[in-house]
Amino acid sequence: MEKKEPQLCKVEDTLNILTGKWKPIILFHLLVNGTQRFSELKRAIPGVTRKMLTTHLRELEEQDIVLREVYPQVPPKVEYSITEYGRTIEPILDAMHEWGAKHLEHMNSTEHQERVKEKQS
Amino acid sequence: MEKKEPQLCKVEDTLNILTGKWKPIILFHLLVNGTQRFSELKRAIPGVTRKMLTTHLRELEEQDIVLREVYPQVPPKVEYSITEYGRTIEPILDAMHEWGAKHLEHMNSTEHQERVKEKQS
DNA sequence: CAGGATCCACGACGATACTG
DNA sequence: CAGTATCGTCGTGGATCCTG
Repeated sequence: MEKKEPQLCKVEDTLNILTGKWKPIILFHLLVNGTQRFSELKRAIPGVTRKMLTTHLRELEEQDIVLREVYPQVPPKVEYSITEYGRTIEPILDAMHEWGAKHLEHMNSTEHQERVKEKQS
Repeated sequence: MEKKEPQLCKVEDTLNILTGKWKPIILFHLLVNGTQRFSELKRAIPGVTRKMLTTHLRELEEQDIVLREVYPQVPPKVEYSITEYGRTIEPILDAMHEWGAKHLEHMNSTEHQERVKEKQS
């Protein structure tokens, strides 16, 4: 294995947790709406399949970001929620949301558009 | 196209900018060491190919995170640096680095290891 | 020196069918 | 209801060769 800057690995670790097509939106719903059943999450996230929802939820559970509670009954009932520890990542999501919003503005700003035009010439 | 929570889209936009196998380490080197030539970056990042380095640098340039300066001479000389705007993302990288470090501790903590053991039984 | 062009491998994701 | 199993697709990244 190659060696990397130790500083950097941690950034990539954090990235790995958030990376996955549905993970941000899953976290968003659990953070905003609290505990939710599997089917509630599925309904709340249009386009996600059961497979991907399961996969991503299990990965988040492994990371101790999400808590999975199974109620042994028929029909089955499984509830998901953010762990106390999982909430520590919320500030990062907020920061990313804010920066992302500013970024969209920036990319549409006049100055940037003009720089783009220059390059084309 | 499906509609998504507007809040969320911005998080994903930010994620998209940092996502790419070499992007974090590229940004790290440019932030720490300042302006660097293509070959300097390549040497500083073991394992990266010219192709991927070029690809990622160009993407970062499109996002106005990185500045690319070509010196018209033979042999060619191209320098890359973080734009002033690009530096606005540094706090997020720092936050991710800190959280990542804490996360590694957390996953190795006694309490977490015990939770893992419980699940296995 | 700093690329561009091709071709290829692999893993993430998706569609569908089946199940306790 | 909340999954699992299987198969197919597609995009990211890598290997290699060529060029101004």
